[in-house]
Amino acid sequence: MARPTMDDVAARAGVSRALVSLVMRGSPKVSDRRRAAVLEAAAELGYSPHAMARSLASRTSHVLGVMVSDLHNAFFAEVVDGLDAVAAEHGFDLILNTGGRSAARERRALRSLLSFRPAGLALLSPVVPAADIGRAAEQTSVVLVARSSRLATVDAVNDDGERGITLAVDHLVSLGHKRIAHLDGGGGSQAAPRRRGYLAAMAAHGLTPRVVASEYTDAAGARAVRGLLGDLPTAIVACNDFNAVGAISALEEAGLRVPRDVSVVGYDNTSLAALRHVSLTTIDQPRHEFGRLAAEALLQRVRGERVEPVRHLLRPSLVVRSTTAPPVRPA
Amino acid sequence: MARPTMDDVAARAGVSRALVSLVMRGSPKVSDRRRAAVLEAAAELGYSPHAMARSLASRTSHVLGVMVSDLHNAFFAEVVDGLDAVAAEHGFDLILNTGGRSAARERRALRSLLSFRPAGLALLSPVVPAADIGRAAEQTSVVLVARSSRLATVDAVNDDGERGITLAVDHLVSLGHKRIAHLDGGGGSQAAPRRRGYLAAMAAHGLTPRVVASEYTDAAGARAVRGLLGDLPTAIVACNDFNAVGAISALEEAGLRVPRDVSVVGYDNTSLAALRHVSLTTIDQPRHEFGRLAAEALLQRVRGERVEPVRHLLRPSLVVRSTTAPPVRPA
DNA sequence: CTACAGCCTTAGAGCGCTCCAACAAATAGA
DNA sequence: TCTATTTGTTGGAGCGCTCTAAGGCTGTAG
Repeated sequence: MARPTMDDVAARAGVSRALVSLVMRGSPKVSDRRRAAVLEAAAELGYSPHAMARSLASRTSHVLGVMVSDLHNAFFAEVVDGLDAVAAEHGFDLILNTGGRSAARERRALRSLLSFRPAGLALLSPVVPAADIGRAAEQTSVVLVARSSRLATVDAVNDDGERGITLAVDHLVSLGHKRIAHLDGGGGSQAAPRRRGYLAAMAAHGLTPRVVASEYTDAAGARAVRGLLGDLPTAIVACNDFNAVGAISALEEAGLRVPRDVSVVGYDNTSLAALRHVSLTTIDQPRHEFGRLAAEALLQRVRGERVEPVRHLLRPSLVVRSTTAPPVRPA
Repeated sequence: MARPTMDDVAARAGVSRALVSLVMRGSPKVSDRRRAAVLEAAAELGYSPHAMARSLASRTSHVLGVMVSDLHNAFFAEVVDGLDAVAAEHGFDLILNTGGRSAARERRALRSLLSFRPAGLALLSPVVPAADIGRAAEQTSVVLVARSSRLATVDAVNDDGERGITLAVDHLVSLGHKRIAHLDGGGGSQAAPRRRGYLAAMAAHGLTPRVVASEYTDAAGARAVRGLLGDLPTAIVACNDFNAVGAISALEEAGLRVPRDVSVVGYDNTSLAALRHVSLTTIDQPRHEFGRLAAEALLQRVRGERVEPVRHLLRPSLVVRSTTAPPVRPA
């Protein structure tokens, strides 16, 4: 598996190594005859440039590091997909590893990524303290996804959870709902802005808020609804889609129908929500766009187009499906 | 962002660069005093070794390339997760890109991955012709996941779809079912072995098979069931979980209850199946294990422990949930 | 026929590291 | 005490490439 080098190609084409280098980099200052000879020799030998040697010699990198806190989660997979799309478009490669939701493992992952001297680093929902992120930012450009930060040196891409929940509440109010409960995400990431958004939106409509403690799982959603059965609202804004699906099944088990008896709105627009069996009205987070913007933020810095940090706050959008309808019981 | 090099550390610690190299590689033949001095100097400078320079000089790679045909698909995300777990365990890093289900883009992705001279390459369900894979295999070790191949030089990890469906049929037969239909995956990947498994299992039980054309989506599952309503079987083996969920909702829309009137089995054990709202009996594919085995196959070759190709055919397993029960209608 | 632009092409020094051969210092054997 | 051995340390060549400065060649003008 000893692969040919530039010198082999040069020898075969009867030119110098430097000329081969120029051809490989697509330089215009090479005569057509030589270029053809070099390309032919390269093809015959099955030569392709050695990315690491190139990077070392040119002191530039065409690699973006990506740390994913949890690839199991489809959310991050889609963000990586967006990153990859932009990176590939600009001839950059992704080097990826996962942090497993532990600060120690994330630190190790960070060290490993930095050892490649990447042109930039995208951290997807990291759990390490801000100090570690700051240290990484001294070595290369950093963009944070789904995690905000006060650091003046890093870019960030987030969704506006407050606004997202407001969309949900407004939608329900426009259908005629007044008694709208929120199943709260507790300590989960982004749960706080969602709760804030709910409280603000209810206040804006002059309605009485009702926050029920819950979590980001379907079991928790079901449990929360069971506690509500004595005094049911006409609509529920769940903290995410899983929670919403759990809430719906608990409602159905109690003999109620969705949306006739109770309307339910989720959050995230996961593939689950789109299933016809579920057909959940929900709030869409542009995950792919998260990845695209993150990659673009890094590339802007690489190209020196920008120095000041940028903070993207993406607008979520409402996706109306079949779990919301006007209330029939007395509001 | 000019980072310190080994020479800087050596100068500060008052030793030679070679000694710093030995310390960084954890060599035992360094005195404790020197080692401490070097580590202190490195810490003060915030030095960390340059992975690419190291790889170039040592002519070894600690990088595994991964090409994912489609990261959108949660299936592959979990395989990557398994790969990452094993790789990290052995000090390897993953470099990843996606092929977008097009041969041309996959070829480009392949070229890019190979330019890093990775120690090995994992191709997850690639669509490029075998010839391209063979060419890649001349440059580095290759393992194929969720795609079989006759190439004598590559390893492969697949699930035994035939056996998986047999598990489903056996389960239903043991519950007392005799009229069992299969919703077929058509031209989808792995649909053929699943169909074969169904036919063989039905024959083994002396039952009459009934294959209904369908696809890997919930809408297709629903459509297939609607065509069945005149002459309903007592049980359905769907080609995958999405298809099964579509089938269930069509049954329910027709006023039937699952599993009382009809039992349904899915395939893949996606997160969807585990939702209490769905609670689907299904066949589990060990996706994480796919990744682990793929990584281990590569590492074995890297370490020179094996030369002959290995073909893993993983045993799927039955996960019984709430969509299967004994038939109540006359069998 | 020499001069001087161009335009191509090349030698050679490095990028940050590893690894080998050589060496100095410390220990052991005679 | 002197020569072997071991142990710890080092210089230097080289991994495959890029990049700068300098060189060769052609053609046209003087």
